[in-house]
Amino acid sequence: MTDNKFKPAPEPTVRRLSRYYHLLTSLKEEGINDISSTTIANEIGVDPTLVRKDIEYMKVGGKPKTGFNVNLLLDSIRSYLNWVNPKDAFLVGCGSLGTAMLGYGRFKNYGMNFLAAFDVDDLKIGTTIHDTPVFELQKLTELAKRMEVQIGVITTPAHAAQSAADLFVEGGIKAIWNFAPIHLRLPENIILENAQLTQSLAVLTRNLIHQQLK
Amino acid sequence: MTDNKFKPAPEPTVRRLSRYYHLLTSLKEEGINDISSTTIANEIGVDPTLVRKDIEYMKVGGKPKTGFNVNLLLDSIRSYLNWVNPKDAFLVGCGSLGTAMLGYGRFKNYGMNFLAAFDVDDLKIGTTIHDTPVFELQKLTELAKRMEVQIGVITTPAHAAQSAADLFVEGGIKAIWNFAPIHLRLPENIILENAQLTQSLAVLTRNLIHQQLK
DNA sequence: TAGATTGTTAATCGATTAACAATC
DNA sequence: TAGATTGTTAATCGATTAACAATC
Repeated sequence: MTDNKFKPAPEPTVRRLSRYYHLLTSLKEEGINDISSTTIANEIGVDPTLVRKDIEYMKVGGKPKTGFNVNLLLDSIRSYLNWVNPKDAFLVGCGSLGTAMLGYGRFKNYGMNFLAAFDVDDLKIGTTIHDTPVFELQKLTELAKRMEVQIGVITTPAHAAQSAADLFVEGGIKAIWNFAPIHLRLPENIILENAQLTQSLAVLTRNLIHQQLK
Repeated sequence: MTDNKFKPAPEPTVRRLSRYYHLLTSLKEEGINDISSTTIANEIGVDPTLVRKDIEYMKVGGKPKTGFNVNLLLDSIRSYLNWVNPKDAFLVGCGSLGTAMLGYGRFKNYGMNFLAAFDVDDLKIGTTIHDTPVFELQKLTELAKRMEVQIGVITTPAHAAQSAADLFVEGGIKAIWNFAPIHLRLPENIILENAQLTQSLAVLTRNLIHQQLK
């Protein structure tokens, strides 16, 4: 096929697709089969045209007057974001956040599958956390290479994050999902996604101030 | 003062400011006193002009040839994002993610201060998690009103998130930081910040696919 | 059919980048 | 001084919104 299925959607679109997904899931549970772009737009708080543009990336068609089929949209989003083919992942740092991540258990439905976790704490090494085995940090590089792991998740304290990232890079990882509140230095070809809570919190606190100044 | 200190910066700028902050913290530890916009730009991976534009919002000046003072920049970011005046917060849902949040303990430095947590589990009610007392969910609304709490954090399972949000709204909360993977319906005047991990993960997995298609 | 909604092109808006004079 | 870097205006780029014909 020359017309690639995964025509690149801009990042804002990808973020919204994930929001549509959660909304559509609720609608499905409510027994709704079809929905218009206007309704989606009102719920999410964006322009209806934008919703249609976003949906266009997935090559899903709607019907004039009735709108889009909820099930079809859900499946298309899942497949467009490649959530149907989970990628293997390692996690470093089995503190409370790391444990919470391993315990979430539903990342499999969102494109990621934890194979193993790593820590420096002897008490944790050799145990399993929510069914994921914990190994000593030294084994990370070799295991990552051997198992061709693609995603590295960092939930260590800030001071340990850079060396964890270095181990991942050495192990041939392709993308890093970083939760440590620190700036990581990485080779250019490594995909970095910062899931820093402080960033999200900064947006929230800023909006709080703005509202008060009005 | 007519020229307001908090001139609204666009959201992308706010997110970058938080990234600069982490970078500058590292630089400070390395003993670096001054830094140019070019150096910051290279580390973060953006254009130098953009860095200067971002810094301009905080009314901090640099010096030609030497650049910006690291300490001054750090202080300005902290004060611009209002991290120096933590706002009180309640948290609902003391599962593993909620516990991790309460245990992080450093949100005080990023503008938020947990006063109390809430849950429906009798085994948790009456205890403290990392020094934060856990109350029964029914008390949330009244306590929020009485203590004039501004931020509500939701770390419940998806099915409990909407009712938790409703309690927060009834309690007069101004902003909600939502971690549940669900679409919340809220009155227009409530600030909503979604810190949904699935959204961040969607961006990561999409980038992974794009790289492979190249 | 009439009317609501899609699909798409054109216009607008806002953020980013380029250019360059001012300045330490 | 010469040169690097700031501060700012103008140009560009890309995402969002407006407009509207096509269609069920």
